[in-house]
Parts: sequence; C-alpha cells; structure tokens
Amino acid sequence: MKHKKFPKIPEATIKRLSIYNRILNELNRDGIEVVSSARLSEISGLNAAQIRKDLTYFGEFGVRGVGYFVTHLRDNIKRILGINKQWNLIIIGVGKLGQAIISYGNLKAQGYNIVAAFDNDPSKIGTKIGPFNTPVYPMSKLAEIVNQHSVKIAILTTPASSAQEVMKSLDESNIEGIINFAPVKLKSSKNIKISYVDLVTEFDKMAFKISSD
Amino acid sequence: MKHKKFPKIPEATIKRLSIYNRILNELNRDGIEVVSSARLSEISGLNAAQIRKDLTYFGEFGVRGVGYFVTHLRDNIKRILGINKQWNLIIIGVGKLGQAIISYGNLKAQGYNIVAAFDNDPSKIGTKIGPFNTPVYPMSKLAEIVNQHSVKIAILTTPASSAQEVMKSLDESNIEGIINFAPVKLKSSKNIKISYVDLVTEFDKMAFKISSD
DNA sequence: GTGTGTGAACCCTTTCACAGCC
DNA sequence: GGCTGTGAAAGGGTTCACACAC
Repeated sequence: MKHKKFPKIPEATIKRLSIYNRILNELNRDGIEVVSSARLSEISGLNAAQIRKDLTYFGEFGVRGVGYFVTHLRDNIKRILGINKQWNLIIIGVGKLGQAIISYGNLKAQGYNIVAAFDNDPSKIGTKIGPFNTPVYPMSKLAEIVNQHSVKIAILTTPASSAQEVMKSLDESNIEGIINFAPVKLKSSKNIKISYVDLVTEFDKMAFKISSD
Repeated sequence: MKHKKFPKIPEATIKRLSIYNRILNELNRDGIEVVSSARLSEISGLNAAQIRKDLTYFGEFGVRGVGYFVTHLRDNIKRILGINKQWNLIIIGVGKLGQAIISYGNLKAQGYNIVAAFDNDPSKIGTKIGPFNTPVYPMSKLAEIVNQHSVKIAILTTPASSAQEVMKSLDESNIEGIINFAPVKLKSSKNIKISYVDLVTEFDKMAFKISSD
C-alpha cells in the first residue's frame, strides 16, 4: 500500500536494488561509511549512470560531490523493497530442492523465515527437517497455517506434474505470491503474483553460448 | 564454432528456445505432431508473434497454413542450443544446494551429467553422493578431472566467501563456462563465460511486488 | 481459409553527457 | 573539484499488421 507505481520502474531495477542492498551490507560490515556510484559500479559490474538512475526513481539519496552514505542508502533500499521487516514463507514439496532451500541460511539471514513445509508423503508428515526444525504438514493444513502465520509468499518445489494441482490449494488460501521452481506455466484463478526460477534454462543458455563461439 | 552471432539474437530469445524445447518434448510425449504458434502461445504465455520471430532467427521451420512439426522443430532447437549431445559438468561446493543440484533429475534427463563434485571438506572427499553416485574430489584434482571428462561447464555452489578463490582454479583449468550460485560478482582473468543464479534477489523482487500494491 | 515470416512501429531500458549542487 | 541527478540519445526487444505460401 505504500507506493504504487510512481513513475515507471523497470523490472530490472528491482533486481539491482536487491544487489545494491547486499553490497551495501558488505561495505557496512567492512566499516565503509560512504560510497560513490563509481565504486558501486566496480563492485557490481553495473554501469554507474544506471546505478544513479535506479536510485533516483525513489528519491535523492546521494550527496553531490560526496557519494552515498552506506547505512542511509541501505536502509532506504530495504524500505523500498519491503524487506525492512521479517517475511514468513511456506514451501510446498519436500524433495531434494525443497530441502536445500529450507536449509539455505542466506534466506533466513535476509529476514525470510520458512515457517512450514508441505508434502503428501506420509513418511515426511509430522517430522521436522533442516537446521531450523521446519515442521512438515499435509496439504490439507495449508490454508490454516497460512492464516496462522500471516504467510504471503509460497515456494513451490513439487515436480512439474503436480504443480498445477497444488495451485488450486494456493488459490483457495490467502497467499499473494508464489516463487515457482517447477518448470510449468501456472494459471491462477485469483491474481496471485507468480515468479519463475528455471534451472534447466540456465544450463541451456550456457550450452548455447559455449557452442556458438 | 557452428554459428557466430548471425544477425543479433536477443539474450531472451535463447531462454525462450529452452522453454519451447521443453514444451515440444511434452507435446511429442502426448503424441501431438503439429503445433501452431498460437497454441504454443497458450501453453507458454508468450506472444505468438514473438515465438515466430524467435524461431526465424535460425531458419524457417514452419509451414504456412499448417504450423510446426513438433519433432522437426524440437530437433532443430536442440541443435541450435547445442543440446543435441551430452554435456559433462562438474560442481564445486557440496553443501545443501550442491547436493540438491547433484540429485536434480531434470538435469540428467536433459543430457547434463555431473561427473564429479569438488569440496575441501575431508569428511566428504572420497565419498560418492546422490542418486547417481557422484564422486567427491579435493580441489587439487580439478584440472585433471576436467581434462579427463572434457568438462566445459562448472557449477559453483560454494559460500560467497570462497567463490573468488575457487575462480583461480577454474581459470587455470579448461573450463569455458560457470553457472554461479554464489552471490558475488566473479572476475575471470581468461574470458570464461559466467552466468549468475541469485535466489535472494528472486525473493526480494517478490517482496517488492507484494509490498507495492 | 489458415498460420508463418517479417518490415515497421512501438515500447522499454541503458548509456551518454553535462548541468547542478556540495 | 568531485560526484550526483537527469534530459536526451541510443540501443534492444516486443508487438503489430499484413504479405505470402500452403
């Protein structure tokens, strides 16, 4: 509710804000207090003018002749992205990939807490998995747990064959966004936001690049 | 060596070719022999004109008034991407994410064989992990194994803190491409192709979308 | 009639280059 | 003097609309 599309923010700008946030955290950890777009450009490999333009979509965070104050800029980026608070997530599909994500410390470090996992394998239901003892529930519990923990984002790591089926349960819950690792286009009857992470396409892109030069 | 940049292929086109390949495989499995760009558009959610344009960068694969023959188009896409043959890969970093990728059946099904894993944890070296019994070697064996199996692509799943260090060994090997899951910009002294897969940015993008409407 | 192939128009994103401010 | 903020230009990618082939 905070800021509708003010001007016209490129999708790619959001991804870069996430990268700036990470770099600023590292600079802050190293005790660096001020940074220029030129220095951010060196670290990230992105164009300095683009970095400045990305930031000015949301305000004027820099000081001319000086640069950007690291913690000030970092805090603003967190607020813009909506990551200045904790997010509770659920994950559906406790296969190898699901388990890896549950165990992925970087997510927790950034304020993303996976509060529950879902699977229909009876041998998994009722257990607690991974370093954070994430409980595994049957799919029938989904809507209830989502409400209980105010979960808005679901991670989908089922096989492709069951992803669209799972989508039904998600449509009936209060989930607002899905990060989908299953290689299928999902159809939501509500307007749940869906993003796709497709590992095989990454490998295919690399195969093409190597083959074509 | 087959086709240098003929005209000007958009990066995004390559990603979509990978998606068309997957869809065509599914259509073929279902016994469907001919498909139109309109039907591919329905399945993929992509614009039909874009699909046609993507394909004509590489030739004329369709028949006017009819559509595309599924296996013919699929075989051509595989050839274009360079995935009409097996690829041997290695993976560096046998943490949770590394193990998940080693166990990820979709990669093997698409012709990507992870022939060896590397790690410096003595308790892992010498073991075989995952459903395909992938052997784990110390980093010192890297160049040798790469040559032995003609490996061109490495998957990097170490913590961010050791990724740049590992890069040195890769620069000294015959690796041509790296798929990097560590959230750091890598610098190669040769011109190894590097692609980045960054999970946290995906979550941040979703957090932004949900927060800003 | 039907569906591909494609120039042209459109739109979005990146980069340049410099005015403006500390 | 140095570095940000930004209009304008350049560059890419997507979509339209229709000629063309079956």
